[in-house]
Amino acid sequence: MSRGFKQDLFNQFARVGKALSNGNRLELLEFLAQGERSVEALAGVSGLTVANTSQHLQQLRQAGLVASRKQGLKVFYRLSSNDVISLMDSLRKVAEHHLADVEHLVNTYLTVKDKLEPIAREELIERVKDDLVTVIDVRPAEEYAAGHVPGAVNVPIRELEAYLQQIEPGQEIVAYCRGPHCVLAFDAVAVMRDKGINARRLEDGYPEWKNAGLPVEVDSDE
Amino acid sequence: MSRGFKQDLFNQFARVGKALSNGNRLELLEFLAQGERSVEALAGVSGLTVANTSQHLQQLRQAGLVASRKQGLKVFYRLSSNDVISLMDSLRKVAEHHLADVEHLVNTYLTVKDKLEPIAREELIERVKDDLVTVIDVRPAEEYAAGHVPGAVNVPIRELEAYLQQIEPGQEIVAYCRGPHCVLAFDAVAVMRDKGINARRLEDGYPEWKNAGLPVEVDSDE
DNA sequence: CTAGTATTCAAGTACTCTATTGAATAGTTT
DNA sequence: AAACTATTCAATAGAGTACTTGAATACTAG
Repeated sequence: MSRGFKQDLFNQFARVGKALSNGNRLELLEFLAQGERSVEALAGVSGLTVANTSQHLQQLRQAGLVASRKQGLKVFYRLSSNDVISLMDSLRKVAEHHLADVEHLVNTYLTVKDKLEPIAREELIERVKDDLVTVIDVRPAEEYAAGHVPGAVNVPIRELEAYLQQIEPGQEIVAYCRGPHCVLAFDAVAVMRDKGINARRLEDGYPEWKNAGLPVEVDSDE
Repeated sequence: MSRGFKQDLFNQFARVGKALSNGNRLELLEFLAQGERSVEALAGVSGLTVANTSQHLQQLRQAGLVASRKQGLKVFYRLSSNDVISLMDSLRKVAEHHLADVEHLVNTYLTVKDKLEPIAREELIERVKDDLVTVIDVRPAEEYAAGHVPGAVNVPIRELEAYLQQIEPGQEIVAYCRGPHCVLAFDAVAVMRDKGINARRLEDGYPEWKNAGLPVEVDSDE
């Protein structure tokens, strides 16, 4: 009995592992870490067909990672709890530490990585309090509206150049987006440094900020 | 480029998820959480053939979860870092919270669960300091020898009855084994309660204790 | 009630994973 | 060198997974 029990139990845990065993599902989870999304929206950002997205979402639900809610025609999915964010973080940490390929990828795509030293959440909070930095949220407007770091200005990548015209010279800028590997913030910092602006990125993104229990601001007209 | 990068990155993370997507591999990881083990030993405890075990271990290695070392004829595998234990913990936590089946399983096999309130590590440390409890390690002798909670007595399940003859009545006993779902400790507590002994189990097991940075004792003659 | 929309279901194909088997390799002992 | 042992490799059958396509469902708006 004891053997059967353990076997059964590990098989249950493996169901969660299975859900995490596909890159597309992990991408869906990352988007869901920012808040509720419809199937259509998720299909859009992931580049999958709607039917395929729906099937992946159902697998995630069966593994207990996401939950859904129907409103009118649309079905909205969300992470079933913050434990899922912690799990994703653990996964990322292990992958980063132990998969040489991940490091290689990051170095290939983000060549100036070393020069973009990230700023920690705690340090950012201090510097914002002392009014030393401007925080910009480089995600698309709709993601920003669904929740963002208090006081952050929404500057989607396309609007970055225009935005930079109007800032005071010498002002330090911190950019963040969807998470520690979201390229938007890397890109933004690279652009700003190019122009001689003192820019850094937050070490991780909005989902982690929210998950850490820090205050968030929501635009209620969404 | 940004899309390709993200896709690639998530596929790398998915490699780790894949490694966690099979119950046998999770069982192997749990054993490895206790320390280095040879392929043969791992095949023994998991009930798999040696060839099959070897192949699973290679998958775990490719995912960066385990590392190996050759000594003479034998190859010893170990977890590649403590991050892996944290990852397993996250996985367990999510599975427990969100999979109804896990709860069902635990309740089916461990019917007296509610009566076996676990004791937390911190509380145990206090009570040991005040000499209020005896700690017993119900794992097999070889696992105990490889590392155990300081001051714990090794009482493999088969020797439990004999051991209980010689304890003072009224003494409180805390049992632990391999982790929060290791049935050995549940069984031991059930047996002792049957005999009217004041027994509880530690909320988790040796791997978690060690991982929490608490002191451990090793029998050097192993 | 009809037309339209968001999502899910069902079936099919190509692909991948698991466990088994027997052979190959690398190291030890005699 | 020959016999032996622990592990790995290679090939295979069977089960499971991913993505596509087209139809079905469930809800809304007219």
